[in-house]
Amino acid sequence: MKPIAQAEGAVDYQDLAFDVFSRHCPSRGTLEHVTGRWGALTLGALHEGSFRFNELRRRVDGVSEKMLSQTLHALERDGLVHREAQPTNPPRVDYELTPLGRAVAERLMALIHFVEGRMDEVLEARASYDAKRSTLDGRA
Amino acid sequence: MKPIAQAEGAVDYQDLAFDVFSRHCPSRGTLEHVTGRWGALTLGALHEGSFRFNELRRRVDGVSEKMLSQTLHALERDGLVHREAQPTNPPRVDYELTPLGRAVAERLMALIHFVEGRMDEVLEARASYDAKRSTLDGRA
DNA sequence: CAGCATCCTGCGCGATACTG
DNA sequence: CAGTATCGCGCAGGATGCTG
Repeated sequence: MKPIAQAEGAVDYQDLAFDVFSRHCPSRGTLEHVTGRWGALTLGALHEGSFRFNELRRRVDGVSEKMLSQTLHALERDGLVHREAQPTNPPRVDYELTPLGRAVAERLMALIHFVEGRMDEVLEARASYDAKRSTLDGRA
Repeated sequence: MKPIAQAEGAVDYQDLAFDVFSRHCPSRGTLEHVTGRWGALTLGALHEGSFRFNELRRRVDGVSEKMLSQTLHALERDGLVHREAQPTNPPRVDYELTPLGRAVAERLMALIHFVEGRMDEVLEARASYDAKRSTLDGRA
């Protein structure tokens, strides 16, 4: 049993600004939970409603049980996700965004959708970048 | 010499939507470049202007030379960062965002700043979460 | 169904050294 | 200064098995 992600050294945070750019800053950790591979997709999924564990697992294509569990814990600990467990049998647990989580997800989705919408440009850039590279160091 | 990040299997992307939630989607890769640990911070730094390699290295606290190089290549390939090299001696290379990169960074910064601004709430949530946990399984 | 514990592997990434 | 090449460790994270 481990405290999830409590490590990262003992620093007195009281008197330092929450600047992501500096190494030992707690906001950096949270930002990584939010933007991390699974964190981002999980928040994205939850942005559309409340879901049960395995529903989420299906929506976030490719996530393992372990990683989803881990991700949800981190987000819950950060106060972005609320976990509602009913002690029935079989058990039913629902996850949903907290108000803070919703606000974060909002911004995140703006980013995600924007990137999705511009993928053609990205793909084009990639193609021309690769073309340039291959003509440069293509000589055997 | 490797093609940066060209792997991820051969799928015909023409006829599938750019849905981040599905496994083999190119937007997922780009999103990870953007939101990844160093990608996000690099875009953030570049959002404030044009910088040289070692300037960036100093602004993004903790990034290794290797990772910064790698990150910049990925972002350049995705068409988000422009690399301006002058063949002088000593060499001078400037990095700056492309218009597309600026648009992405805009959304990203909205997210980052929001998270930074709410860190007190997050920290509070963490504290109460941890408190609850430790009283539950604290028994030796 | 919801999930924790364990084992094991790959590769992310940091450290170091070398080049133009 | 602005990078590449190489090595090696650590941990992210997948697979598997068990519990309530």
